[in-house]
Amino acid sequence: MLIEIDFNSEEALYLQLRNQIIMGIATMELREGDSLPSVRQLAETIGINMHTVNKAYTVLKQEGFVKVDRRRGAVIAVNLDKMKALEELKQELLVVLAKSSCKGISRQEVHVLIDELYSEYGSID
Amino acid sequence: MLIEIDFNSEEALYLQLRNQIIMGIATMELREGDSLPSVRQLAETIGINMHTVNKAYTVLKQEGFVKVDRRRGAVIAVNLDKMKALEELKQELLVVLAKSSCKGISRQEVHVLIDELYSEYGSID
DNA sequence: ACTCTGTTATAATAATTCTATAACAAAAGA
DNA sequence: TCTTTTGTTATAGAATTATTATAACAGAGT
Repeated sequence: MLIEIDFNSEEALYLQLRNQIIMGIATMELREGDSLPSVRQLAETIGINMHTVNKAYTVLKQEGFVKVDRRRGAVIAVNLDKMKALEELKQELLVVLAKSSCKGISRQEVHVLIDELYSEYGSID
Repeated sequence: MLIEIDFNSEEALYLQLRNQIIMGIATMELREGDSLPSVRQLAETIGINMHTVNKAYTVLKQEGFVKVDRRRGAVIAVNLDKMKALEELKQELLVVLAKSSCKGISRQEVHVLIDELYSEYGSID
């Protein structure tokens, strides 16, 4: 999987990494059981420090997207805690939607955008 | 408007402040033309530094939610750059929805959540 | 034996966040 | 006119976070 880091971005490197891997899982470019590169290997490929990659992997483990195996490294393994995920989603949308509402974006326009984005992810329904 | 700051939150104080004011505008608790407290006054009320409030106001100005007047202080004045807002919304939803998709939250469930949240905001449609 | 894995420890640097004082000019009110 | 209040700016210190740099360890694969 191709990972691109923007060194001029304000977003922390380990978060850019985390986000791209999550999007990789969502688009099914990464599937359950797939191994991610080792922390050292990926660090060298991207040109960043080992610990920065390790931090991204640790966050992904914490958030239930991978399991880390001593032998196989980080393996995609999504923990489906839907209730928790829904609560988090609600919290994250709270401010984002407040912003869009202020800016005159209608409910329907948000729905269209949701459909557009969700169509690129491997949702079941 | 009541503002509550969580000093144990990981979120920066100035961002908590910014977010609550945006939500105040969305819920129409704050309306076009309303003045916000002066930076010093609000800082004292909340119990934080003047510059932290000033930073929140500066960000809100930058993002087009208030205009800052030398005499009246920060005044609610939403700049309706819808195209820009839509682009930002899309960018913000990209990762948020990837996460929810991974966690097995369906498109419909997101729609329900959107409606639930939007109903609390003063959207026109 | 050798290599590769994640993990841990320590340390230095840089950037961000928050606070603390202080001062300034513009405007409002007495 | 005098005083107060406004946003704004400057400077500086403390605390936290992000990133990098070495180094070492034990477990597993070859």
